[in-house]
Amino acid sequence: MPEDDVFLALANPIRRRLLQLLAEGPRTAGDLAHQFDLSRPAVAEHLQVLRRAALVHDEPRGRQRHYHLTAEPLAQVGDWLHPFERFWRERLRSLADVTEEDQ
Amino acid sequence: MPEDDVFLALANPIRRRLLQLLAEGPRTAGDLAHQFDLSRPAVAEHLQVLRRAALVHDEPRGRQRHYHLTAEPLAQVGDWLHPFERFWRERLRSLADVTEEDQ
DNA sequence: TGGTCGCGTCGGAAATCGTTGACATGTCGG
DNA sequence: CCGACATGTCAACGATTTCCGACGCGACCA
Repeated sequence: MPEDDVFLALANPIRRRLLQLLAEGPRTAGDLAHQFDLSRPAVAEHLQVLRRAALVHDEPRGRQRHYHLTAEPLAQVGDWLHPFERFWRERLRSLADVTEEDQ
Repeated sequence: MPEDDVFLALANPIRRRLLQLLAEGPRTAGDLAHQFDLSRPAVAEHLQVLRRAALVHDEPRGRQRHYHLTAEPLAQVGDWLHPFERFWRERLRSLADVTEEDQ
């Protein structure tokens, strides 16, 4: 079940931030590791999880490696989430109909 | 970070199936446990994780307990996922039936 | 009041996951 | 060639998760 890999990859907040960073453009492994105050192997392991879920792919350029986002597997999350949308869409519509009051 | 709780709850395939079952309507704890060939305490633990993420709420009715879906926290997943949608929407543009808005 | 039934929770065992440190591979510059 | 750099990977420890059997609590019924 490749679906499990995607949800498992998204379970970690660091991996979600990695995807958000890669959404802005490709980055090297060292640059990614420098963003978080975390050891380099730790980030490498996180990248391995993302690679196993096919959410990133790496391009060796010279002696450093550029990581790119591959967002297609995220569509599986969207597909899984879609049947649930109507549950909170109803809530948001009723809230929008009232006004923008604080709660 | 309540957001972490939601993604963590969705990381387990059994919990995702629990949410799908509850999307069809409320069910008792025993009925839910009977769906999976799994011990009842194991399912109870999964329900506790879902309760911690505020994805379900329980209604004691007599000596059994009915579980209801509370899908609002799933909107957090939708919000997180939204910025990535354009990445795979471009791939599926041939099948797209909705208008496309760019930035 | 006594006896089930439905559930939750507590202990412990097994599996999984994340982190660190040390080591191996491959690349660039002199 | 030979160091210095960027990176991946492995071994091991600790933390977390997952599962099960056993127990306790409240609700129903005779």
